[in-house]
Amino acid sequence: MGTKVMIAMSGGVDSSVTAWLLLRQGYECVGVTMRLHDAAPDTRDAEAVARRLGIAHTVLDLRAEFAEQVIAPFVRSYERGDTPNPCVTCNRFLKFGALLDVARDMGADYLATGHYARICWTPSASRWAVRKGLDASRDQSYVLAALTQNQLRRALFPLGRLTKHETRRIAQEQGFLNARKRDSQDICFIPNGDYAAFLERHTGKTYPPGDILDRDGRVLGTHRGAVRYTLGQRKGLGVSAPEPLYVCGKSMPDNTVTLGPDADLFRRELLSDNWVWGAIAPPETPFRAYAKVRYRHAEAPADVEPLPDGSVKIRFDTPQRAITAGQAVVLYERDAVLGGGTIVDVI
RNA sequence: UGGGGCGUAGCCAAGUGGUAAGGCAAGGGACUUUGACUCCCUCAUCCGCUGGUUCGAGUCCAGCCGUCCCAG
Repeated sequence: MGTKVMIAMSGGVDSSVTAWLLLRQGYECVGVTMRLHDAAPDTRDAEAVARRLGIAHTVLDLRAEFAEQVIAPFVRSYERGDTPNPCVTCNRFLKFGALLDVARDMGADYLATGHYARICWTPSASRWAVRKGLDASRDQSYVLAALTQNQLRRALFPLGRLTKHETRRIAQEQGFLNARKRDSQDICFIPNGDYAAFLERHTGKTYPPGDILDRDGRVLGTHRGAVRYTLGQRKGLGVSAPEPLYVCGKSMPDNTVTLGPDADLFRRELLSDNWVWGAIAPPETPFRAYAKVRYRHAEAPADVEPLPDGSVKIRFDTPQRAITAGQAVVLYERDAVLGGGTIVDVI
């Protein structure tokens, strides 16, 4: 019996090609499609691809785990006034949490996903590390930064060496029916992108209107519930001014949203906690690194200061736009993820 | 009801006789496995109303309406 791999198959091109690559490398493969929310899951494409590859495929109902591990923290984060990144949470607690557990129970040695990232052993630290995908424009190491050593030990990201173009080409060559399928986007459990409506539906609450203020506290208008606004947001404010205005702050206790010009959004320093360390062991002394404060943010050089309580203060060389509490902050040294945490405060 | 200013799209605003700039907002699209940002496209057959002058008026004239300021 060869090495056994469970592949998380969404039905998209990426996970399909992932399965094909692993099969070709001689792994014993089994495909799994997760049911994460109540919307009827579309398992057809994944099943079709699995059938074509001649591998087993099952559908796993992880709705309860997803609700508890991903949706609940997501909702809490928004109600607190933060802006969460559910994908990071999902990778850490669901895919490489509940799903990895199932994989182990089924006797799989590894769990593979279609992320554009790599995993490398770092001899100098004797640690596993997520590295950026070779296709820089597709790199997804950011959303995998919070995986622990034990999780990384069992993770496989075969797409890390491919470009999206190559992935699609393989899918086409293999005649996968999803070769031209559109990339997914938006939060998976909120397909229409209206997360505020989701929050209201989910909690049964309505988030009351309140004042939109300028920097001096003057009332500029009325907002439609503070959860609808996030730092740096421009659209949907309904306030006209000589220049574009952006959300520069909000207060959940006061139920207010504060607007200002773009220049007001730049900050140099942040405080973060909830760290998981990758290529390096938990640090105790300050060091330099590149930090990324959101998916699609160009990482920027910064001073990193670990604090005694495990939190980390990060000071960028130059101010960064709209650093937002709730988002993940990921530290890099070249291609390697040093660690990832959650932004709790911006100074 | 004495004097002066102003009235152009949802908001701000250019335009002083030749056939309605621009910004903001809004709507749509692109980008994107988070929220955002960004980018692209669209958005006044019409310039408070009614007449008049002119080949031609948002632009000139008259009256009316509205609004703001000063003076009462």
